Amino acid sequence: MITRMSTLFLRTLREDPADAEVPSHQLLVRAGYIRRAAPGIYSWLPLGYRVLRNVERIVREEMDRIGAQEVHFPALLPREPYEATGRWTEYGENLFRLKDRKGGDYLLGPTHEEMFTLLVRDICSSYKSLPLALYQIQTKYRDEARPRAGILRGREFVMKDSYSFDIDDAGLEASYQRHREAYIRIFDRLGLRYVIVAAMSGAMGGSASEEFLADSEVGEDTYVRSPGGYAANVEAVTTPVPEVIPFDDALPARVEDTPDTPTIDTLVAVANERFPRADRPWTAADTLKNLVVMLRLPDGTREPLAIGLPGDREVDMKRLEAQVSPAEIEAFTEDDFKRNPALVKGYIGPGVLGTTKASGIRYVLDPRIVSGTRWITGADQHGRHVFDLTAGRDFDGEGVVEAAEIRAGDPAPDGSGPLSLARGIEMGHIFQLGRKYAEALDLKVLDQNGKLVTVTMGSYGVGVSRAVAAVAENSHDDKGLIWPRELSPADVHLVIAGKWPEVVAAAEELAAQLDTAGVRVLLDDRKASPGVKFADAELLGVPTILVVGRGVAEGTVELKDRRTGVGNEMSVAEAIETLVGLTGWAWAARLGSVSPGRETAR
RNA sequence: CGGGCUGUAGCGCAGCUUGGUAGCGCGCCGCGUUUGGGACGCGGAUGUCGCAGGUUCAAAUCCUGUCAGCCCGACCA
Repeated sequence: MITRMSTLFLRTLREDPADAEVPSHQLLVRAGYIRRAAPGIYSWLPLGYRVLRNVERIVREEMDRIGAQEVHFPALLPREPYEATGRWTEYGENLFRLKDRKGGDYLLGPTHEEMFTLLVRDICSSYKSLPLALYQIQTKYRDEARPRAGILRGREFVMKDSYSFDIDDAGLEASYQRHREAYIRIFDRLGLRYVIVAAMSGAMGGSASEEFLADSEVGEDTYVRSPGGYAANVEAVTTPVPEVIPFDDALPARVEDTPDTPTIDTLVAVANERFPRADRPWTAADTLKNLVVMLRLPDGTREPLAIGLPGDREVDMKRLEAQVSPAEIEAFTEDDFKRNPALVKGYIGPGVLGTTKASGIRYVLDPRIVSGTRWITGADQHGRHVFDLTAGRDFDGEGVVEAAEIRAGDPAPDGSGPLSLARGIEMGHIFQLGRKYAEALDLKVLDQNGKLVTVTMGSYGVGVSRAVAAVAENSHDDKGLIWPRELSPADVHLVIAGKWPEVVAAAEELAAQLDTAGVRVLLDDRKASPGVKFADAELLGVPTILVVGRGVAEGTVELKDRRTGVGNEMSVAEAIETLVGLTGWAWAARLGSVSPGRETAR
């Protein structure tokens, strides 16, 4: 195929659009791949749409390879199935809802677990139909509170979602592993630098879950890894639980006056001044900080929750929300304090929370607060704190919560060394859902013994439109985009550098030959100065740039690598041979006849 | 939802303090010169100054309200 830039529906921009902050957004708009249509909603222009379809093609090929079957659901869905699983409520504000002319409730699908489950229930009634894996590539809708970074986080986006159906847990595990391997192949082919991390299952429900995060500064997810190979989303990191300490010889708890100590810093200072320890000074880690937040449940009710954690740790709201999902966290307001007079702001302690339960508020503890640990903490009276309050003897929580921030250097939960932190873009997420949806929607099949059993499910997603942005984010320089060969809107960007008829004729001839050889050519046949053409070629990011200029008189052209910027003079014949060689494997992959077979070191 | 910034031509912006003819650069159209790194000359087209109300002889400019966008904090592919 030859694409002529003289007639291509394209406008490149010299300057970054004012509303774009991250490189992928700036470059995709500047290069004329996408245009904003509404907040978080983008139109795909010809070159951009090609890249998007290339991602779709890779995803399709790899899903088909593991035997998943493609279907296509509507984006416009009825309320009832989502009511049955509770997600009509749980999804809250993020759901696009609408009514038909009769007043019936509809929604624009944010994800399709319900619809797949119902379809399989309609069609499958025997274990002989399983295992089964279905997928679709679909436009999804989520009314995000804050769409961001162009296509990286839109309110309308394209996602591949697939679902596995198995008769038992071993089958689910096998389906999950097949998807995991397919995802590795997909993200390898996309050319992404990525990491697979343990994840929280979040609003989807279910148990085992991993995320594929593209390595990126602009990513919204923070993840950790250890030298020993542990990797997890920061939301899913668990804290190693310290040894329980016997408290037979522990000092009795005592209340002391600690005036003007509403914060941890002031408390530590006063404790060292007035009640110094013999062996070492008090630090923030000796204090127990008690924080109260409001949970907003999906049905709109509010419920207070108190969290006890070491004073040297901040609460990580994302981690906390992941723990209490689908509830959301709101601040505990002055009004809330008035309604709970037992809580003395700045001096809240386990006294009213854990021991006497005078407050009536649920109290959960950081995993570090094990039996026998001794703390300085609030005495529930203004200006007073308790010393040597001992966990397990003087107070207990009603559960453990992983809400404390994770810091670089914290130990990995599996003992594989200190954690380091990095950021990533969530590209894929695989879950072992289990039976939550099958139960809610009554998906059962007959097993070999003629007995009805509930099917167990997996749910798997790839952000297809997001992948375009993530690859752009992963692969660009200050001049523009640099596409991996399989995603590029063309195999070669042929720049006609010169207006002389013999140059133009030679370039046209060369483009035709390349086309015949199966090379997709983006031909810059515009009447523009060479500088403009070179700049656009670099902005658009086709990985190989072929320059036809004066040299054709001597039979030479220049073949440039977009990534390295290195150019080589060669004969026309050599250029054709090189290009066919460069793009041949991609064509073979496109036709499904070879596996790229690449192993990415992670 | 809270905090900050911003809405003027396709894109990037000035003008607003101190009210009076709507401007600049890029892009676009025409003619000519130019052609291996964002050329040049001459001539041109393009605006609901976010929206609504108010003050005023007169509002892009002042006042009130409202909407939208971007960024930062709490959600997800």
